[in-house]
Amino acid sequence: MDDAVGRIQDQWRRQRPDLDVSSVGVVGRVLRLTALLKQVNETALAEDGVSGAEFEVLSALRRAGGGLRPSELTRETLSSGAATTKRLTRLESLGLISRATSARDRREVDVRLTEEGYELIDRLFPEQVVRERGVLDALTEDELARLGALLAKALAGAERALG
Amino acid sequence: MDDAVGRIQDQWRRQRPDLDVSSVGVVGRVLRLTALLKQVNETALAEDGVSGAEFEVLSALRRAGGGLRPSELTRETLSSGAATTKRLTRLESLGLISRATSARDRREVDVRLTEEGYELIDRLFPEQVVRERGVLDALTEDELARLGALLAKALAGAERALG
DNA sequence: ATCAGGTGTTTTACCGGTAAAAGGAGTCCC
DNA sequence: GGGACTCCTTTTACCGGTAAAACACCTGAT
Repeated sequence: MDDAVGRIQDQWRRQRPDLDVSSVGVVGRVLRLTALLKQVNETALAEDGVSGAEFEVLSALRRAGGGLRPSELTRETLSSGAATTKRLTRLESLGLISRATSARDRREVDVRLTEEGYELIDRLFPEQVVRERGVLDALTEDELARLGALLAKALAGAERALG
Repeated sequence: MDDAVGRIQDQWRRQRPDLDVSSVGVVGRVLRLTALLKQVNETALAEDGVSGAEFEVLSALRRAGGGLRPSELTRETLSSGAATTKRLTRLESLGLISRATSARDRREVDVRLTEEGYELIDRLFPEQVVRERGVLDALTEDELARLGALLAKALAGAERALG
């Protein structure tokens, strides 16, 4: 239970005993865990030639169960419209998605998984879930549930206050 | 307590009822919270003309209580050596740090906060702690402590398994 | 019908990150 | 003391991201 962030927190307590650095323990670990998870996933996905960001696009399309527009994908992936365009261009050239301008409003683009894209994400997503559970292997099912609940409460509050 | 990640999890349950997607609740929220925290901090730091990454370098130097070498800063900030060089060059040009080649081993560089850098980070760090506590305002002190403990356990396990 | 204003997507210009190569300095061993 | 090896930092070449401009299209008022 002694990790890199705990050591950082101790250093701060020594240097600035006047401050309450309790939030550092939470924030630092959230950031560190994110870095770890991203790295593990990127590495695994590289074998199939897709990046984490591209995986996210495929995931969003798969769980939506139908076509989405670029603007919806942009919102879903918390990134810029320009990034979405680049990802779609690459995924299209890989044959994993199709882009078609909408008939009723020709500004809009309908993005869909191709048969190949559908098969890929349906294989990759279950692998990802297992992999992520593996990273969190130190926690029991019960602890995982409590962690999820605390994070949900924190995130809901943060999104309400900022988003 | 109903957030964006909860909706994503529900979509997956509908599309792939065969999978256990409980880890998505934890991982998704960790990732989302990281994005939120980074955005809030970057925005606030921009007023003083430093990026989040530059702040991290200054923080590492301040809590170390003395000089560090670029390789130590690279390890401390979980980034590449090239990134460290760029950040140091910028921070040096801003007059916030100094670089001096070590006397006993001239491959090594001794990076230190200048008086100005010391004063800046000593002002910014307390602001950051307060800001981060604000993002997590939905949690009580007790919940924050339990969240920190669960994250510590998860992270210690993950670091042992991978790092 | 036209045009002002708004919306959805892509393009442009740039910025900060990385991997790998290069450069400069120490160590070891014959 | 010269050469192979290793270590630390910086440079190089490139890649994926963003903000803002450009582009294409729709809508509603006139």
